Amino acid sequence: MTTIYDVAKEAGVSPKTVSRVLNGDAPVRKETRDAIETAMQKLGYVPSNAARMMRSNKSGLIGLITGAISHGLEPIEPEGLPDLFIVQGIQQFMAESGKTLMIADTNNSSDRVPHLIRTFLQHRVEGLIYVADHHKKVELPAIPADCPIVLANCFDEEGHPCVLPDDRGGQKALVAALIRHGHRRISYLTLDNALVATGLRAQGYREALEDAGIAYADELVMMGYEEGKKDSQLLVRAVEKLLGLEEPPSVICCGNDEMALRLYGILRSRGVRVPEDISVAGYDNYRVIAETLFPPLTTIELPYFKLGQVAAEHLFKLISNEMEVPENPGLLKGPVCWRDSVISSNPALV
Amino acid sequence: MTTIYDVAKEAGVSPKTVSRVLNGDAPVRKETRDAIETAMQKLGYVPSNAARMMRSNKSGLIGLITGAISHGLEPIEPEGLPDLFIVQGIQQFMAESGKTLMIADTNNSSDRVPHLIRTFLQHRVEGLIYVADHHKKVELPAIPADCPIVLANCFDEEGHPCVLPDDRGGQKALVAALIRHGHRRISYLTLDNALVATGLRAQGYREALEDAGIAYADELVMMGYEEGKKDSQLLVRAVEKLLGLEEPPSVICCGNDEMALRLYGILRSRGVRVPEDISVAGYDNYRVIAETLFPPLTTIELPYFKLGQVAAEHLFKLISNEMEVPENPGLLKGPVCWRDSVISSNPALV
DNA sequence: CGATGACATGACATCGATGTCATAACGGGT
DNA sequence: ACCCGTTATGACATCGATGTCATGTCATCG
Repeated sequence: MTTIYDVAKEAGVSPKTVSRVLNGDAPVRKETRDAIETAMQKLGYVPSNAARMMRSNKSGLIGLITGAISHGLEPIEPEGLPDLFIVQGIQQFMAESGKTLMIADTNNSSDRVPHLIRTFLQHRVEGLIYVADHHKKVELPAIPADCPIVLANCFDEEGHPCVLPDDRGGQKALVAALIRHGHRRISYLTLDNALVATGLRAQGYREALEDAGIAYADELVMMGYEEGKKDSQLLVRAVEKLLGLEEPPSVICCGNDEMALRLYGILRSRGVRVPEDISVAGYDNYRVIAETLFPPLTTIELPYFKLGQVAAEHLFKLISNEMEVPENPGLLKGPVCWRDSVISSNPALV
Repeated sequence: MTTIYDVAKEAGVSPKTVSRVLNGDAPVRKETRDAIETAMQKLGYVPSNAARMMRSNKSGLIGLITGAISHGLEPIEPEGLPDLFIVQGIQQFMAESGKTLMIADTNNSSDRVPHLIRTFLQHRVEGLIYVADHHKKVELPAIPADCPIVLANCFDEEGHPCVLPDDRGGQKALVAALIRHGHRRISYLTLDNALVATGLRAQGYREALEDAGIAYADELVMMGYEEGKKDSQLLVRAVEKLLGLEEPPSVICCGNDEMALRLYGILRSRGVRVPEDISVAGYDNYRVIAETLFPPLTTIELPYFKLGQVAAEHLFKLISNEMEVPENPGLLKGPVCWRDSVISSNPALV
């Protein structure tokens, strides 16, 4: 590899002057500059980040840890491909900010995380972002205090700054919308109770009912998805119970869009029409499903892209002025996506 | 950041001895080693890759350029999410080989590629991989000869080593399978003619017919997808033409699985049953579609994951011994995925 | 006309790890 | 007792870029 010395010799100047041209941090005579630039061209010189870093102690690197790339292998994820969108958001912000993003994938085993972090630290990244595939609690190895980290779509016990989807507020907004459109008998088929989102969303569901003065009906709320058991009959049984009720619901909220997809199939096989006989709503706005289904699915968006952007922005602030500790960026809510899977008795609103 | 000097002082030895412990390249007395390791623990020492690299001139980095992350934004891509699978393959290989993969995304604008390459070169990557989202020709900025590059899912005029899907062989294998199962009147709705894959696959289609002694029928081959026009009526018109033929086809091959998805809808809306009235085959094995459709779709897999693995392996060879120039890894073919969307008159084969 | 400051450039030390060479202690073979 | 090889360690130079400080050349000002 050619070095700054080769360029200097070629141009007949000192290395330091070449450095000045590279960094533009001191005036250089036009002719000298031209000679140096010509020499750089001729020799195909590319500065070494390693050497540069040694002096300045600034790597310009941001480390990103995710499983987004490896776990896309599963054809349909319970929550879509969320982390990929988060990564996109992060990336967009970083591309604009001039930092170089180093993406490392866990390759489907969280055992690799400590190793990845170690590698990042060796490269002296200026900050780290950890992205989870769904809202959950994580446990990370110790990270030196001088390397800020932001968690996206997850949180930990240490209280590292984190950016999270507002599951409670989201479900509340969705149910509130259903109520505004005239629904009062609203069923809710939840995700697995072990998921963080499940509890929060159930809370949002209750709050929306409460705000509208609708009594909470126990028989309308059931678990529709069980972790690890993809082909379980849980959903089928739940639907049968609901349809068999004396007063069946006018709309069924699903824990996510994939559940709605399966619900469509189950309803169709029983001759129940959507939305004429019963309305259906999802969660996530996983567009491959929500927009492709017939009828298109009413759902609420999980603001993944924004999650990434906000996380990146927050990290950027942490890096820029370590003095002022910005408060936790907090919760992000996505918009309700109103589509034809829900009947409205209040068409003016549509 | 603590340095090797801090550790040396803490342990009461010379920096060089610490270095020896780090690299294990010379014997160190047990007690000395312990003292050093304790000191490293205590100070939270992490070696600096930059400094290490300066001496050794080995970065251990591989640069990966892709658009996989940014263009996942579109809900359904014409070809699925292929590059993501390719990236997975690359990543798996690299994780095993001990190299660190730096992933850079083009952020949907190929203008950024030169900048990304420059950044990689500054980091002194030992090799580059460029991943395209579909089989195509690309144009890359000049790359220094001492930095090997491998193209995955694309090729260029310079003749850089590349790994490509065998479109001709794939389509041929699929059509041959259809023929073995008793089909002789085989329609083929192609992708846009501007795509590299289209020509190759058409060739494979012809070859399979030829091998079976079936005459090529012009009226059975049409373009079913036009670049940029997602909602065009092209496919609808093509289907109408086919169904209106005196002797309609017994099976329709689609340019990809997404086209098959749309074809299902069009056929269903006309009361044509799949596969009882007409069989359908896709291309890609984009599992979200192929496995979710009812009936599940017969298709042929584009071996994306393997494409990535082979590309990574090839690059690895190029890096390891630059002397021996390995021949181009060439074309990769995926398996035919036989599912219920195609009727077979030869059930023994299923 | 000499002092002053802006401009333009170079010599040299430095960042952190490691390769090279030197040194010292020790054990065993002759 | 002497030489030699092995083990264990340190001093010092080096990788490539840049910060610091010094130097030299102008033009300008009092």
